[in-house]
Amino acid sequence: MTLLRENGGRATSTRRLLLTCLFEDASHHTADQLATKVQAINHDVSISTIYRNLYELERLGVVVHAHLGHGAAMYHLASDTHGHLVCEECGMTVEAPDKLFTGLTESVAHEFGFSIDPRHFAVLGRCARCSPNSVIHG
Amino acid sequence: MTLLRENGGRATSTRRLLLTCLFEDASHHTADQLATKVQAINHDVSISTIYRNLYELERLGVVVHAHLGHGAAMYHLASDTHGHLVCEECGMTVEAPDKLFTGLTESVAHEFGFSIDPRHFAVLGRCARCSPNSVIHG
DNA sequence: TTCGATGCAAATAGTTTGCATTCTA
DNA sequence: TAGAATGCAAACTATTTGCATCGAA
Repeated sequence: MTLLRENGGRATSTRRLLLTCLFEDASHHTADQLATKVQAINHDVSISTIYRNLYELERLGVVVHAHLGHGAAMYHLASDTHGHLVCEECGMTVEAPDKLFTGLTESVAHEFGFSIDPRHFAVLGRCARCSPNSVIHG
Repeated sequence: MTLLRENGGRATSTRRLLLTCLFEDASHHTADQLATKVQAINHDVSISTIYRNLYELERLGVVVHAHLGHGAAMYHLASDTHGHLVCEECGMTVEAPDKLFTGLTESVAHEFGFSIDPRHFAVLGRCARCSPNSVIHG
């Protein structure tokens, strides 16, 4: 909130509520899920306000969003950034430590001068359960 | 077309046209771009028919689509599959050889039992030109 | 008392679907 | 001529925007 005020923003009740929801459950939420949570307390909050506040909070570095395949973007606290592995079949999501991507990051940087951001878009695939080879694992 | 017929499908003029467009320029196209190309010859073709045909062709293994970040999906011939590196800033796309991902694929398989598909969703980042470090390269 | 924040509705992009009609096999 | 394919419009999901109003500083 201090950060908001410092940047010329205003500490409205909706913002307070949204931040509370984000801190209460630090996992991933869609804008819609957050709206529902906020609306449970103040049911006059519109989804556009949620989007506008999420945008503002992201600009201030408080939250980040990631695209986990098809469907809505997921928002979470910026303090807890990581990549994602998402199963295209069942939707299961694994938080992937950044070091998993260091190899790829380096070779892509070398070969293409490209600096990849493994956090903004998930890496899709099949989880052990849904993979065609999963039979060998039981 | 033979494949279509073999699977109980019918060889309509629109399908012929769509396939021609796909083979003529084997790069990436959005459904909308394909529709425009097809409509240049037969302007009564609707976008839904394009989507339905692309879906069918994908089911038969003739085309595949990939998500290159925000925006519309890109369709291309299945004979030419590869991953993609996409610049989040300027949108530039690099076709990434599959071998680039073998390291990541293997470690993810080991650590999470996850078999990743680097082709369906692009890997996002910044190209050399748009990267904050690009100054050192000129 | 100004100017940022909000609610609401409508616009947007990309894609899918319902339904009556058309055309291939 | 049966049933697949199509055109059109409308629905749909996720997100953004215009605008009048409200409220924090």
